[in-house]
Amino acid sequence: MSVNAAIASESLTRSVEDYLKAIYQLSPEGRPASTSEIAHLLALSPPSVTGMVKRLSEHGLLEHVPYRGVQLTDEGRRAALRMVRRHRLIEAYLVEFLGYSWDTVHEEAERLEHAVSDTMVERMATALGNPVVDPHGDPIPTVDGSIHEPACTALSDVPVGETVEIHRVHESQPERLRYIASLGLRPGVRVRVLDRQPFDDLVTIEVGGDQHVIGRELGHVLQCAREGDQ
Amino acid sequence: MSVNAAIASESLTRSVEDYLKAIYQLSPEGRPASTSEIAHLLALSPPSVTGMVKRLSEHGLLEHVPYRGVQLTDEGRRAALRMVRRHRLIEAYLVEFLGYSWDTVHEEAERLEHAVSDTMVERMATALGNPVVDPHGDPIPTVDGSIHEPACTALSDVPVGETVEIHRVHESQPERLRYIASLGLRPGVRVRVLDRQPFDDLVTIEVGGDQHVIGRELGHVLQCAREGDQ
DNA sequence: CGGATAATTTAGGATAGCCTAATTATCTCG
DNA sequence: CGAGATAATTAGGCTATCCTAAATTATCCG
Repeated sequence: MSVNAAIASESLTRSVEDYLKAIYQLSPEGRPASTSEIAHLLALSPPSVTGMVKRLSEHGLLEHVPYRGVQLTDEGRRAALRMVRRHRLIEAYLVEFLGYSWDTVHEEAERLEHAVSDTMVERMATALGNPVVDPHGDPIPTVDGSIHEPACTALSDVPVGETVEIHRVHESQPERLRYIASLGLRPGVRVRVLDRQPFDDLVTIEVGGDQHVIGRELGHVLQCAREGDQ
Repeated sequence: MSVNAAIASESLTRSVEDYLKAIYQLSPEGRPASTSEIAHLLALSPPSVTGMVKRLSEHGLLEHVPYRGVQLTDEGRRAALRMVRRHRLIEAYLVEFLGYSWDTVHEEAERLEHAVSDTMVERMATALGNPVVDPHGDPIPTVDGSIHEPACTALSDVPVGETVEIHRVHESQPERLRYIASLGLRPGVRVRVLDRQPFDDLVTIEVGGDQHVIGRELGHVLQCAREGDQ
């Protein structure tokens, strides 16, 4: 059975879909993902990951070099991008039509992405006017599996004095997202970097008239577009 | 752990949810359901059903008298009605907002009913204006688990000469539903019974100026409200 | 270079669900 | 009533997925 057939006939299990999406998200560019990274992201034990990785590589969805990591094959990447498209479109739909806010959509989408049909995904896309990004600013892959990841700079890396626009907010925990929103930070918002401490990458920013100090962790959650980017 | 806690914490698996819903649907009134009825409805082997039934009865969701059949407990019935509510609301939502027709919603709802959160179900209900019936005319249970099954008469049992209104269409196969729709039959439509043959319960009906002969099977799929009903 | 540490894999086992084949219970009817 | 038919259950197995504990490999550093 070809993998295309496998994908088309929806024969991938929830678990498999989760693994593929996780591996893609660990490195959209295709760098090998390690067993422990995958295990951590999926909240599973490393031996479980090794076991599944073996099965997936037998099915041609990824390549596994023992002790070295895994990389998605074209088929695996296609299946992963299909899940990413679903997830992000579902998030957008829930926010637009069912009153969800960006901190609560992730969990719901995480379950729905395995249950909706391709038909339903495309109807949601149509209802939304075929959006290009989701509520967190993440780009939505097209049906044919292409995705444009625009060049981004972590807020931590923006030079002092520059004004940038927040493009993406790489976070899924509801509590953290609410905190971020409480600072007035969300995709599309413009931020000016006022200062950077010589320790810990702490940057002081100005957004909507308020000033905040941002640490390294949050500074990498907030991905910005500089003038030179793109 | 109480069953309420079990239900609340979503600890029921897809399979368990399917079994409970199936048993409820085999007899909303609570007559015992047989192993083979359940197996047939869920497309499983009878031994599989016996096995699951044992587990469910250990968990207090149903009572099993060996060789005699099973009946849902209050907790089991509550969980089943929760699934029925989900299913029917999802069907209504898909038809209203995502361009589905009544012959295609069932399959989609069958998957989604296990994946949506209670929150999402209630938001869909709100978006729909808290509907009382689904696209097939089936009543939607309330959140607290009550349901009003209005008295219905199978079209096959309607006396000749009477005019009745179609209330419910008890069918889920797309092809059959399309056929029914092609005859102009759907909930709310008024039908006059012109004739009944002395064999096979064949009835001739008039609907929207056309005449059709309806056999026993379809005559029971079409549930009608007579003057005396309710 | 070799040994400690960290990462990974192997070994062995559990659980949920499903199946077929064989057995047992119930029912029906002459 | 008892024999055959039918329905249900038990017995025994399979697959997917997960786990912990033990063994192995890779890496890094003195």
